[in-house]
Amino acid sequence: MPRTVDHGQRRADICDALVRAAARDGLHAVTMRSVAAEAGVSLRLVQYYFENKGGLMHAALLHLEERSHRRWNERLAALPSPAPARARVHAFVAEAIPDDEESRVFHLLWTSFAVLAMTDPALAEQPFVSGPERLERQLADLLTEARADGGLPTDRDPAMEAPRLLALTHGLGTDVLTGRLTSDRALAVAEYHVDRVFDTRSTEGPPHIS
Amino acid sequence: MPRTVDHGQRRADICDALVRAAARDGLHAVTMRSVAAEAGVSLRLVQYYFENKGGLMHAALLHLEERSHRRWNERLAALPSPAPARARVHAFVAEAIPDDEESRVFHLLWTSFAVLAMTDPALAEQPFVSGPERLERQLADLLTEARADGGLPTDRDPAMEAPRLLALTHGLGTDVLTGRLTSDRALAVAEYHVDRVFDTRSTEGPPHIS
DNA sequence: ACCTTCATGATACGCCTGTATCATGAAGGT
DNA sequence: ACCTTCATGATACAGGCGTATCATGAAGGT
Repeated sequence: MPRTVDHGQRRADICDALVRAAARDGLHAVTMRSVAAEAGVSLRLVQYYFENKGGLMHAALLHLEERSHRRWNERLAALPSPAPARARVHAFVAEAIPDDEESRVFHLLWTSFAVLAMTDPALAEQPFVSGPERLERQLADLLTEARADGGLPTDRDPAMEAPRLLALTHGLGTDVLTGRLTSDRALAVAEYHVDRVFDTRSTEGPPHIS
Repeated sequence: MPRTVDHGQRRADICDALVRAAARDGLHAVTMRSVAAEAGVSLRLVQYYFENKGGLMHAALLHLEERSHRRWNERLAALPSPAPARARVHAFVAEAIPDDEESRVFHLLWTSFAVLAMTDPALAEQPFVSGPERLERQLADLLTEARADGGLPTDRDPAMEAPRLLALTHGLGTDVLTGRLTSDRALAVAEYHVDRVFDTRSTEGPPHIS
């Protein structure tokens, strides 16, 4: 066989190019040609590795989700080894609020895809339900465990707290990206939320840390 | 002067047509021609009333915000006259979760515009900060008042609760629209949240001091 | 040495887009 | 009656889009 190239790598490179282009111009402005230019390859190559635009978009979405999933797990692993539940939850919200460029890009792209998925159910059925659902389960498990350990008041319902936390952080992310909230303020709101979830006594007094 | 037409009305009609078209095909698929067809007028008329596409989009966004604002105030007015704060907050979340077609459309379009605004700060600077900010202030005032009346525990911070509620409902709306949550479940999560905000003692569980 | 297959370039095609132009009813002011 | 202005129609134009086609290096199997 003739010279063979690492297709996976090439596809990943092109997906990254799409992400960069979309972060700059918006996903709506992404074209096969602009992706090719951003990746430094010819239009033909983009066609070659992804048949058509739908395939490219789908692949980029998967690529994005995979990247974010890895990032979140890395952040979790970086925590001191037996990290209390609250610290892990805090790590989650800190990761979810777009403060640095990478998370900003992620949130922008994810929301852009979400909007597309709202009118094109075919696109990304997997990413949009199974992706966040895994995250939700992860969080719910975390909270259930914490509740058993006494780290979380027993009346908190992990099956509600998990989607609540997910929805809240996503909403805050959007507020940040549209310029309505600074990332500092969004983070403060998220932390206020975490405090409320973990503190038994919500009545007055500054939240105690422990 | 020759025959004159109500420009405001025409513009509103065309904006409605845009909203319908976008609700069906997605905002990204909206074109001058598709809007004209949906409104049952010629392409020329859309140009006539809105110079260019940017103007049309901007007007549609304003139109949308105005409609939603009115809808929310109507819902508020429909409440029994001296409605307790909690009931008004509940009305808000019930209005915000997309369950019927109209609120589904609103959420879809609003999010679509939000995504555009993320890479095009010029578009809709007003709608995206001043719009929700008014809502936030409205909510914050409501909560402040409730706290003074004893309807809300004193340690709740309206300046945090308001953006938290806003972000939460928006996030839940997105989850519903992407098919990750049913509207029933989203509403349940939102109500769980409202319960937590208003109840001094977290329900049903043992621990608690007051 | 040759042939097959992979990888890539160049380019063309038809469609749809936003926008511009020209024309023409319709109707009140004079 | 006429003219001006508003409102609308028909159509053209240039550009960008996704996609398809044809050609051609590059390299291992035989």
